[in-house]
Amino acid sequence: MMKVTNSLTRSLEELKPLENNEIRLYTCGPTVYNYAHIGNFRAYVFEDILRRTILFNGMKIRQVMNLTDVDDKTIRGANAAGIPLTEYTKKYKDAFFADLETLNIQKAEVYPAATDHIPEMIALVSKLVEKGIAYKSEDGSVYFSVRKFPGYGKLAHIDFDHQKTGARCLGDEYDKENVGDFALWKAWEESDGPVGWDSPWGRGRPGWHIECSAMSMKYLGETFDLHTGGIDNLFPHHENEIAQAEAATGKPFVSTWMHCAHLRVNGEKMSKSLGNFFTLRDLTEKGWTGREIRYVLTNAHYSQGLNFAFSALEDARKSLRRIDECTAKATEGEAPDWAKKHLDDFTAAVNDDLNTPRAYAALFGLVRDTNAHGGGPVLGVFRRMDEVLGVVFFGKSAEADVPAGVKALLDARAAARAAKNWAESDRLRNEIAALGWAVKDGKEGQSVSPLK
RNA sequence: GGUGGGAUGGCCGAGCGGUUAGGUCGCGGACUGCAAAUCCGCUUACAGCGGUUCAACUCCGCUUCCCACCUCCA
Repeated sequence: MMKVTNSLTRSLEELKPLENNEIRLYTCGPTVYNYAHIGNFRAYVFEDILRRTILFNGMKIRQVMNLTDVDDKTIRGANAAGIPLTEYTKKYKDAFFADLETLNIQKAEVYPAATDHIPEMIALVSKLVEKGIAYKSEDGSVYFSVRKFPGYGKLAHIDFDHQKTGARCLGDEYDKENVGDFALWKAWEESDGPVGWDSPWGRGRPGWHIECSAMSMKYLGETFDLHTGGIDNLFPHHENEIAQAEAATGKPFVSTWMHCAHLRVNGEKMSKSLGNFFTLRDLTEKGWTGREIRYVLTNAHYSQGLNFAFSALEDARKSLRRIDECTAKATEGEAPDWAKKHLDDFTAAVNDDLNTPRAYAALFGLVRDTNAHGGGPVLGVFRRMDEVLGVVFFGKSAEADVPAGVKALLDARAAARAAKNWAESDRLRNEIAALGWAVKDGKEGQSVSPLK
């Protein structure tokens, strides 16, 4: 039985499909105005672990991840570059998908882009206007009136009667009836340039939140199982999604919400001014692999802040090498009881609110026992664990063919060793290392593997 | 001011009212021609002050410090 913490109720609950043994999951995706950074990927990796754990438990899944390809930042970027919005965002959409592969993140079933769903959004806004929950302002924007939706604040658990007007709340939004009201549709303005769509309220573009309500309901239904994102999305984004959807349909929008915490880098918030801001590409260019990065991102509980440091990447590299050494001597076959025990621990861990650190502890328990047994038919157990972790077999250095030159040196070294000519043996080991191969002497002679 | 999450051994990071987290690093040992890998052992930590309890890192209170959100940053 899989349990997760529901942000809506703030309690641990069983996650089970509303219907058809299928979890319908909506995950807030990237705004494609730049390369995504590792903080973004902490969220996407968390969602990947969630997805995989659902599948691990024998449930089916239908996952939708949106691509926000129209907003202030994308418009600004496109207009600054003097190219159409679609051309500008295409580059970052492509980069995003490449990055998902780098991190071994499974594909969602649908990746709807906001700009492909303007009619659906207009329809939803129209419905809210008809119901009298939304209103048009003088400049042609449409706002959602939070006062007209009694449940407003139920996700964030905010009591709006006792809030200070937020410091970040700009004072220049005269058109709103209430400071809490948010835009469903934004009237065209000069800085939008060529970006805009016609609507019943004039030319403009959708507000940020409306795309998620419109697209999630289109692909998953008016009520669905699960919706996730980073903790910063909880308010206002997700709160507003609920308001838009439930005000329009009169039905519950989502039964379970999950949010992951932020990551810090070297103990500090990631920011460009601190020089600790990294995209995934920044790290791979430094020689870190997606596999190592995935390991670090999954090695803390999703609900807790994660400190991302280069020392953690180094630890990950060594830990993964140890796993590799172990899986190399694991074999196929019926798993022994001592291995099954670790799988049970593993299963209990991931089903307990995706406790990946404990899952890793179970994995390393299997590693230790396998080593102690000098191997064993545990490949199937590793594979089963890796259905969730996606880190054991992913991106392992391929079983590359040993080049003839290296083979010749190995033969020579075997001869030297037979003659107990240790100096020559060591010399040849260094020579082979220079070619990029590591030699180890075991009971059954030499073995080689590519150096990292 | 409101709400939520934290403070665990050199570093990262779980956890629970009494039982080994785990990884990495360090030290010692076994094995090895040496090395690597592997195995065994050790370094026995829970911000501070009170309280509850037979027993608290784990519950309660207070204090200090940190982080996040409070209207468009995962």
